[in-house]
Amino acid sequence: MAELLRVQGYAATGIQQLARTAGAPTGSIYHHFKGGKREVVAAALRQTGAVYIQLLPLLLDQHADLATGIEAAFATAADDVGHTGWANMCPVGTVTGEIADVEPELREVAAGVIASWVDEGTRYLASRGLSDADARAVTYAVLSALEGGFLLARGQRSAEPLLAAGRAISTYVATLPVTAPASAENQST
Amino acid sequence: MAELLRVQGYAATGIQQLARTAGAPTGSIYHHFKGGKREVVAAALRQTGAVYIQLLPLLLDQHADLATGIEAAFATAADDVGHTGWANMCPVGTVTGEIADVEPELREVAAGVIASWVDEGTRYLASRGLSDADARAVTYAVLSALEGGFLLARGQRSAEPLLAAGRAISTYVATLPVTAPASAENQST
DNA sequence: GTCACTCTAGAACGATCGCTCTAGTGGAGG
DNA sequence: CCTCCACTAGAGCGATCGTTCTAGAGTGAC
Repeated sequence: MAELLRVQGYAATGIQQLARTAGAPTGSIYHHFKGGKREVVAAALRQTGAVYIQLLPLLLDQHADLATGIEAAFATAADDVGHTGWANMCPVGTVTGEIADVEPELREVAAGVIASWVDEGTRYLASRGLSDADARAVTYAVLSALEGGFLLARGQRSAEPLLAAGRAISTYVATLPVTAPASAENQST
Repeated sequence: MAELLRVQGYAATGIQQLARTAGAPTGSIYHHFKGGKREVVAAALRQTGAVYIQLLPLLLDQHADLATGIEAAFATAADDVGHTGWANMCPVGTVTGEIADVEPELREVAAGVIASWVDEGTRYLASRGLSDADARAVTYAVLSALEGGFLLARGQRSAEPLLAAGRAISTYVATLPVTAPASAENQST
């Protein structure tokens, strides 16, 4: 479901196509999602949002140094994009770009998903020793660079944008002050 | 022409709508663009690409320090996005996200536009004293952060993503070595 | 004037869109 | 057994899509 959105975007993905790949007739879709296409897409975005945020600690916990962890995460993303034939990685990004000025309800759903990423990212980075303000700024910077990097990487069929973006954000993070590392839990000053 | 693409994207923008806003009948469009919608969009992308790259020196020449110039440029972009009611800023980004996996010919056009941005940006930054490799990496990082920042800013209706991204890239650039000021009046030390 | 040609103008075409509607199926409760 | 109801199944609706087609206006050469 999110797969098609990821690759084709909102407008190019039809309800009938969704139904076909789901093995269900169109009628059933409208039975379960009274709101039609918009509601189906909203559900897909929310689900994707919930799944993707779980990757954050998985990718970063394994690196003691935050900056190197971030650069490694971007490198992993670059690898993934390349190995899937430059397919898109994030339906939230694709769909948001397409509908932000044109589908107010979906835009709000996308905004909610992004906001949840920002909250989660800020909390995680604060637990890694960044100030709250820095943690929030870094989260936004990472998300911007990641979404933009995905976009350019797909357009150019090259990992270079993602690698460059990762190096930039990583270098930035390395300049930020880190308070006493709090092993596995939130810092408790 | 590019206006509609910017706001609505590729799939949601119809030939008849393009014709209407251009004041021409559909027949005329097919007379001038035998390739149909694809060719019209390709022309719009190429034109936009040529126009946007001219902004680069306009925005950065006025700052003696490259890092502060980049942060200021992101802040300007954030201002613009806010003042236009969170309208999209870059049709190339919107369209690329939508068609990269689905319209090979247009993807190549978009890739060409982006490549020209990268070339121009690399040349400019090298003239400001960065090594060629750094200049290219910074250009990719700036473009990634900018496109991603636009995306998030539109989705969230907030300038925060762009400002955070700008600060990140700026801080990154400030860590890079700058050789003797190259030519003309571009210098900071 | 006539001819050739470019370009305008928009009706019309088939396909496909999101969505609605009716008919039918399957299983739980009485 | 029958009834009820959630759900399946897909035909059909009007609208709109990208595209093609025909008809005619404008212009320069002869």
